[in-house]
Amino acid sequence: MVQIPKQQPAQQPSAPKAPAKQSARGAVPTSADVARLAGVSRATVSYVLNNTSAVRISEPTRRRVHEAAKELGYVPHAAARSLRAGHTRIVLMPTPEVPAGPLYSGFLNELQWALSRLDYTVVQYGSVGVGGDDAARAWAELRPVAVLAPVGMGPDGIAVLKRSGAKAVITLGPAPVEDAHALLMDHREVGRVAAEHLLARGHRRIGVVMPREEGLDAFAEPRLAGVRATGADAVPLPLAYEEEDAAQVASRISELGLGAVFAYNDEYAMLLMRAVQDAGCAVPGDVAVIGADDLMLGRLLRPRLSTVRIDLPSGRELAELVDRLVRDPAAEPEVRDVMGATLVRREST
Amino acid sequence: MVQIPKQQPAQQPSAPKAPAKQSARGAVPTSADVARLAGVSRATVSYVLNNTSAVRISEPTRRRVHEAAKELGYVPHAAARSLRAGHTRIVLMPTPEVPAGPLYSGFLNELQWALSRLDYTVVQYGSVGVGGDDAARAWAELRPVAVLAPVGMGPDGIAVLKRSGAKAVITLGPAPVEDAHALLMDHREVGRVAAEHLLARGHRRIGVVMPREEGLDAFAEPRLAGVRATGADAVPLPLAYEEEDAAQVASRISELGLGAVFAYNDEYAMLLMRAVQDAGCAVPGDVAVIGADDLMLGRLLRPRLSTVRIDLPSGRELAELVDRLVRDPAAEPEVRDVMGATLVRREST
DNA sequence: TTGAAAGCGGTACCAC
DNA sequence: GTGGTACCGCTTTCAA
Repeated sequence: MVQIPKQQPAQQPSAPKAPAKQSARGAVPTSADVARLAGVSRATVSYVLNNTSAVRISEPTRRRVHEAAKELGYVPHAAARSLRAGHTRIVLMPTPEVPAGPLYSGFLNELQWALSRLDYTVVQYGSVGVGGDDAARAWAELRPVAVLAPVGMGPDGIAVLKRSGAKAVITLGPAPVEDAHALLMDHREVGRVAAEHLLARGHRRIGVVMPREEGLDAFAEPRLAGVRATGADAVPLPLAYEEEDAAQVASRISELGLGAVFAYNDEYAMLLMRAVQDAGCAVPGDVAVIGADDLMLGRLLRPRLSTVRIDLPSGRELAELVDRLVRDPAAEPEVRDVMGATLVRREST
Repeated sequence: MVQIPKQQPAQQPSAPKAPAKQSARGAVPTSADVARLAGVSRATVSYVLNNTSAVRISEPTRRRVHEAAKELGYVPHAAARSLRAGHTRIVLMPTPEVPAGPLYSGFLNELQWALSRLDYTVVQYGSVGVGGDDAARAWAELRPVAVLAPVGMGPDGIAVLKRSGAKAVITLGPAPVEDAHALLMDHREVGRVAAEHLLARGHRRIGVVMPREEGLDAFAEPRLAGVRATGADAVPLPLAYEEEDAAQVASRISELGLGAVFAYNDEYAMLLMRAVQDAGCAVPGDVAVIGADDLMLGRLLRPRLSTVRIDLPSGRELAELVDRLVRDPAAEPEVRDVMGATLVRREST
């Protein structure tokens, strides 16, 4: 006999194999434990619990397996499964670095929910400060099947993710990125709509509120750019989300003789409008104010707040796009404009 | 030479081994690929890339490995690693079923972010409709090291999670659950504080806004109960978050002769206050209104909105608790009250 | 109808 | 200093 089994050399045929590994008390039960208890093989356990249609297992056996599984409280191990399968159902989404507004965070929530319904595992990954392309490496370790890339992830990051097996990489942001499907959300459009309205009302100089809150400039800058693109004379007005600063800005508005302000969004608009009114200015008489996002609160203010309604794709819709791309990874990267901005004129302009 | 490799029996010394598995073009590179390219073993690759301190690897070898890894764009496979390690760094959090208010969602965001910083992988899991204890099984498949259990997960669910290896299970909710650390957030307290204030102002009958929006009753019901607990005569006022319904409720308030309303939170309070005022009632003259959450907008209303400030633990704090529990899983389940409610009286009451 | 066993990708122990 | 290799838990041929 030439062939020698590695663990049990023929020279010592009597050497008992390591005692059938008894899952230690307190250890997490595995399919092997279930198999042992049911008196079948691990293969059979797998067949039964996954309802493998290619294999017919007798009813008594099925019952024994199910009972054993229940008795042990067996739960399959997702990592082991996907390691074997060679792919996961993980969809990676970035955690917004700053508590986003109600509009956007509502959108993300809906998306997440819709993905869950499609049986994906949604993993929210903090961009932990490290640059996008660097974060990509950390993300790739999870072998996500799809990724909603954060703004700031460059082509290299995308490439890393795709090479690691991501079937769909989708960027949500102002500009398309190489080799990724792009859902264009160009906030310049928001500024443009607001500014054109104000221009039409005869205001050439427009104050533009720029939130001092970190993380918001990603939205604020493009909105400002959009205002400028109309040819209006845009005056940036840095504003922290608190009353004192609002009072300052309000007085600055008077000094500058600004007749119109685009207030970034409805919440900042509310803050500013209050400050302007408290300073004795009439809205829209002395200064016109327009917000964005079309939140409920705008309708409740007096004067009612003019705003720019932002249309985002529904989470369900986006989730289905993800699903489609996962199923058909060959699809050519597609660039689609998904953000609409329309004027909602009320009384404040 | 006695030992014979199992794949190449001595009988067929000429049988060529399956051609050294060449990672197919386009396949995700593994540590074996790196090893081959660097001309070393997988073990060495592992040592080098993990900076294993127990093993000294020569500098030239390290360089070769690093270069090979970079050239191939190698990224380790998290599932394989944690399968081997026997544990993950996954922390599971429930996705709120309904877009939570700014206060709570801000808290969750912060928590998530703090956990990321502590090097945990945060997985947001949708409760996908299935009952808590059922969801627990799905959750357990990920073998999370810690779980923030959603309200509605019973003791059985907790048990499943723990048996699957979760070192820390923490419930955030109104009541403690067996065998889990409990962060008590008892919203009755909010109702109690509001009601006691109104009682002190001489109102015995108190309207209590109950959002019609699904998912919010988890908070609304306890708040109502808190009002009742003071002995006040609570009148539930179902209210959808829209102007028309608010007008209805406002007129109902007149009919019922309600002199005071606790409006669930500041946003509903704003909505209702507007409707009440539009109906010709004075606030607080005819009807006193108090909200909750102490949002900025309350300060901007006229009259300024009285409210109940809710103190939540900081996300950082909770993240550190999670981390501590993970490190010391033996710790006795602890029940802690983490929600403070304090009156902020302004002008609307 | 069932079982034996090869691996998925990494890690870490033990030899050399 | 390095290499060989068992093993983590599961799926899936291939044989019996």
